[in-house]
Amino acid sequence: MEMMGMAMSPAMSSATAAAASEDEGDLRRGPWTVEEDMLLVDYIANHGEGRWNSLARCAGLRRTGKSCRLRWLNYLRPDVRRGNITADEQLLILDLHSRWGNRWSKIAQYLPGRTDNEIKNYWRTRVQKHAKQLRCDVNSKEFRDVVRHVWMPRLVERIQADAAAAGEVAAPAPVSAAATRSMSSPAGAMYLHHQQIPLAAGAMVVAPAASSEAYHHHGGGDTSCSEPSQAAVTMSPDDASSTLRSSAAAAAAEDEVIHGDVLSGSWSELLATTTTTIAATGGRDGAATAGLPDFDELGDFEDNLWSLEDIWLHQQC
DNA sequence: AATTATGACAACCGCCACAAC
DNA sequence: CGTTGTGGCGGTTGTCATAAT
Repeated sequence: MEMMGMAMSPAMSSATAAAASEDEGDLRRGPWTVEEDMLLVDYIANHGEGRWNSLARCAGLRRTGKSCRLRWLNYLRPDVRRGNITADEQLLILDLHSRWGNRWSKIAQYLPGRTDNEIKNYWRTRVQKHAKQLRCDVNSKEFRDVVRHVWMPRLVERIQADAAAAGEVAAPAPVSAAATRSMSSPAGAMYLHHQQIPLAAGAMVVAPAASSEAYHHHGGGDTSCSEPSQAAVTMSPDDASSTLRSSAAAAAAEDEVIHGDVLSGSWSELLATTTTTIAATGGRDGAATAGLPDFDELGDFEDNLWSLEDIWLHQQC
């Protein structure tokens, strides 16, 4: 899987790429070759990015500017992260998607190093698959509720368990600073931090550099909002951790404004409920005894063919 | 062992917004 | 004002590896 990011991928596909393109005017299409990657990286290293059409020409690439831009942003950029989406990243994706829907680029801004394309792929391959297994539409209220009340609490539980296993948390407890510190990604740390913020917290939102501007969400429409500062995207992970944490707080506040009572309860309430249950029933197994299905990160859920009825039944136990 | 199905990732396409002319 | 070029976004398709049959 990580191999996909290695040099073998372009190399192996050069033949098909050439076959697919050589006759299309003088523009190449399809998978990139190692040579093309090197041309693009070298050129950007020397001249910077932007003006993609002229960049493509000047770099000697027989590609469209769009193709160059996409290749750079999604693959060649030095700070891009690929590979396993961690539990905390999943949690953040699920949360932000519940707020904003398919606004991948906006969601990606809160996951340092992750691209909108990768998040979109994650959603389509993993999340939609789960919805399919539950025989409900991924956009249905039923599925959203399952995500919110079942899947996400399980992710929180797993994150905490992992933190505990790492020796940073002595006892099962509501999300702690230690757990936050132990999160495997800046995004995750940010997320749990975000959960710690009382969500009455519209009042206590830190106005962050990356999101001090208000997002203007126009009802159900997908009208674009003002862009957060590029700093959020290009800063180092450490910086991003703190800045984006604040951004998430702002996002949470925005959520309060946008959705109001549309989404009953807040994430902090959900988290509190879940963690209280876990603590009261003794940690890792607590959620199970509380009746939550055994959602596990990534693949394990595939083995649990829960029907919606099962889930509701469990939830009501 | 060969074939088919599926998953994961990469890339393209069409549309839109915006700025420059 | 309209036109054009550019960049960004989300949806979709293509490609390859691996699992399942």
